[in-house]
Formats: sequence, C-alpha cells, structure tokens
Amino acid sequence: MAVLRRFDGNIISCRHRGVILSRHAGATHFWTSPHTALTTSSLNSRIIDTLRRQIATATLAPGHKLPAERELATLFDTTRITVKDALSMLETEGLIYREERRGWFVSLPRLEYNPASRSHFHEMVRAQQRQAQTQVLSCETVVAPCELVTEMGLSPLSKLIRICRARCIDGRTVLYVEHFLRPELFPGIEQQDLSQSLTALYQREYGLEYSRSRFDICPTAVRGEAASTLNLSQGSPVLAVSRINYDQFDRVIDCDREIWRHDAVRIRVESLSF
Amino acid sequence: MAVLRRFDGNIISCRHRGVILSRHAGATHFWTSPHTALTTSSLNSRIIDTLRRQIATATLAPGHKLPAERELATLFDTTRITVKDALSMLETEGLIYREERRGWFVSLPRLEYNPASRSHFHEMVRAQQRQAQTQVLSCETVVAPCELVTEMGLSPLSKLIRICRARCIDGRTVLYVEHFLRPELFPGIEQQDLSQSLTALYQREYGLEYSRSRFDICPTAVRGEAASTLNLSQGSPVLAVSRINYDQFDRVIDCDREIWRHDAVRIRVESLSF
DNA sequence: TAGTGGTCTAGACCACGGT
DNA sequence: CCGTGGTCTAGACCACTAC
Repeated sequence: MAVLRRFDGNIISCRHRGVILSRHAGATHFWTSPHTALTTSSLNSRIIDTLRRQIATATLAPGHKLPAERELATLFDTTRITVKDALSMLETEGLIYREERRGWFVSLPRLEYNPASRSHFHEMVRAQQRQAQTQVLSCETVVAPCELVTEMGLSPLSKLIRICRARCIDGRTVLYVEHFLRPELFPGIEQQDLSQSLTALYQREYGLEYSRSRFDICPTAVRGEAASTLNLSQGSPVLAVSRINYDQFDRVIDCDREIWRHDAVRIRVESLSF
Repeated sequence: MAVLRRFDGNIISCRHRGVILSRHAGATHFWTSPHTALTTSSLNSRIIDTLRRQIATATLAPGHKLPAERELATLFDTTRITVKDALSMLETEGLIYREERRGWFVSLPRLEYNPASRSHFHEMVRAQQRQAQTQVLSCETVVAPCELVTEMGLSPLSKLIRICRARCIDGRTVLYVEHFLRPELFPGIEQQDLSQSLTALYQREYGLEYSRSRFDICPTAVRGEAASTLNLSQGSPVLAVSRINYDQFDRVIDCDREIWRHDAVRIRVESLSF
C-alpha cells in the first residue's frame, strides 16, 4: 500500500553552496513505522532528515548541543525561521529538546515509567542505570483548587497541603510535580524531609499505603512555574500525568500532578484486561 | 510562592489600531493549574490569551473554524508568522487543531480512553455520547518489522497479518491504528468484516480472549500514512499508544499501534497499586 | 560582554482543498 | 477558480545565559 521512499543519498545538497552533513544510513527508531513513507522533500524535511539520521547513528550523541540556530541556517543555506520549524518538528518527535535561551540538545533515552507501580522514583531511575535527584520547591497550605474539590470529593473551600518538587535524571530536570495532601491525614508533615519518597514517608510515619489509584495522561503545553523549573519555553509540549491515590481503606490520600518533559519519558503499563 | 497574575482586562489593545475580541472572564481549564503564573505579556501571548478565553467560554464553540491566518493577522495587527506561533502553541495545548490546508478548528472534548479495558471502541464512544465510525484501510500479509520481532518474541523474518484502520468520532478521524496478528492464530480472517471490533471477532471466531496486555504511551510527531489519514500536516503532535495483547493461555495474540490526534483523547487508567 | 534563543516585521510563491 | 495553509526570504531588536 504505502510505498517506502527512503532518502538514501548521503549528500544533502542545498540550493547554493551544497552541504555535506550525513554519511551514515539511518537506524529505525521505535516510533518510526517502517510502513510510513516520507512524502515531502522540502528544504525543511531535508534538514529534519539530516539531523534525524545524525541522531539515529549517534553521530550527534545524546545530550550533545546542536550548533546555534544561526549557524545551522548558514550551514543549510536558509533562514533561522526555516531552521526553527525543523527543530520544532524534531522537538515534537522527542528527538531533541531545548533549554530556554541555552540552545538545542539531543534527547537522552526516555525513562520507562509505570504510573501504576508504587515504585519510588529514585529506585525506578536507578534500576534503569540513571541518576536521580529531587529538590523540594515549596510546601504550603492552600485552598483546594476547584477542580480538585470535585476530583477528590472534598467539601468546597477545603484546605490542602501542597508540596512542589523538581526531579532530575542525570542532572537534567525532567519532572515538575505538585502533591496535594489531605492535611488531617498528615499532621506535621512539613517538618519531614520531603526530598525523599513521599510514598515511603506516608507508610513509615502515617501508616498509610497506596492500594489503588486512578491516573490521567494528557499531552499539553507547559506554562508558568512548571515551565521555568523545567527550563522550558512557555508553550513547549509536555506530558501531564495527574493521579488520585487511595489508601488501604479506600480513602483518597492525595493527588499528584506531574508535568514531564515530553521527550524524557515513556509510559509503560502492564495490566490485566477487564 | 508563585504569584497568580491573571490577565483580567477585557480589552486586548494592540499596538496600532486596538482590537477588542474578548469580553468574558476565562473559566479554568482542567490542565491549567491556577497555581501557575502567566509570566509573559508579549503580543503572542495576548493572542493566545484572547483565543484561550474565547474557547473557554465557548464563544468559540467546539468544532468551529477559526478565521483564516491572514485574517487573524489583520485582526491582531501583526504578521502571519506571529499568528502561526500562537496557533501552534494552542495546538500543543490541545485547544485547537488544524486540518491540512483546510484551516484551524476548536477542539472537541477529549475522549476518555482506558487502554487496559477491553471495551470495544464503538461501545466506549457511545457511552460518552459520541458517534463512532470505523474504516478499514488495508489488510495484508507483511514481513514482521524488526522491532516487533523483539517485542512479540517472534523468530526473525516471521510473517504477520497487518490490518490498518481509521476511526472517527463525530465525523472526524481521530485514530489511525495498525494491528499485527500472528497468522497461524487467525486463518481466513481476511474474509471477515474487519470494520467491527477485532476483540469481538477474535473471541467469536477464534475463541481467543485478551487476558492481559502491556501498553506504551509516547507523545511524538506524526508522519506518512498516519498523517494523511488523520488530515494532519507532517510533524503534527500525536499520541502513540502501542500495545501487546496476550490471550488466556498467555500467548502473544497481536500487537496494536494506535496513533491518536493528541487533542482528541485523554488516557485514563484505574489500577491497583503494586 | 558576547552568544543564544525569543519574538517580530513585511512581504513572497506554491500546493492543495473545495467550489 | 479562489481561499487556505505550507513554506520560505532577509532581515531586526530584545532578554536572558554564561562567562
């Protein structure tokens, strides 16, 4: 049906000067179906294909910084806008990411994340041969946001404890997370070390265990404090995972809102069908 | 901590002529945390805020077509590029979507989708008061793509049956899906009506039932046949959900690759913690 | 202070969709 | 055929980062 039209030439010729960047055949990326054809051959997609190939072959290795946009524009004999379009597309694809005014970088392998597991973040990261770090940004009592009143079944104008944290993998902040806790269940939690696993803390200090949870996964755009914490520009794509957790007595314990850099994670869930 | 700085003025004043578009205060969108601040007030974010508000109040109702980019540029006294930037950001956020060369439209409510449930697509859509439709694009025997050989535990150069379908909600194609089936389990399936639920077909005709499955969720960019089927431009953001399904004897039955329009769906999973 | 991306101007031509 | 977005040019100034 769909015909496979790969761009197999090594020389990416530009309109005026001609540019040689890629000398290797591309490897197949998991999310690149071999059944999809490349139908366009615009300048834009030549830039994309060239960069994609360099990334696939690790000629551009994970974490490496790309040349400046102006430099790439010169290299490909075009303007910054065209280059930016190409880079945005690769960003959407998750192959590269940007840091606000710092430049563009090749993405690191995605963390495999199972939101149904109560495995601790640090453990999960270590199990994947990566290094984790957690930073507490704030802990304060707030009036429950109205959508949480509904979601958590609270009475209106309830108070909640809000804990904000940033989590890093291999030195890069990839996750901004807000926890909303029912204060009556967690007296004095402000005095605890909140950079550790909250799940462990709940259990050790308060005898509360997750029994079941419900989570929503929703790709969206980042704004506000989450954006600056993640070094992202306003409106960059992220993956929002919100969870409601129930304890062994089926009471709502807390609610998380995780904002993941969308190139940094792959959700994997094992489940029984029902 | 973060200060709430809402843009509460009704009059969006542009640099030369001044434009009044919005007259209503915005409602809070679920994914818009009230704890995040709007830190910029560029021309771009004024466009975004104005459109966001109009959408939140359904002044711009779901499914409605936005004015042409050139028209918006005139309206906001700016250029098409600036308008496109704003529209792209709203697209990333999932509030609007585009159809290739047709224009920009306000997104419909997201379908709530639980990949762990074996509920049939048509049932699930109907349960949410929407209308579903399925179109079979192709059914053919192919050599197993190499990443599936690994994922499904096949011997190299195995053959698989590949079924490609498009699924619509309320007349809009929102899902492109490929199924890869082990041919030895499904003799003669090509002669069946493949526009119905495959799950039901497996059970009725072949006595096979899903018992468990593993799925991966990964935001990425769309290319190739999936893009044209979904009326998307190359590189638009989508949500890729790939699943491996096991039968009651714990054998791999099939593997799905779903490509969802990223504004059309919200993944919701209920799970026991472990 | 130099370098970077963020934002923006003011146009242009083309390809495809719908009539 | 016209209207639409898709792509592209050739610059500009600003804000922030890193040194």
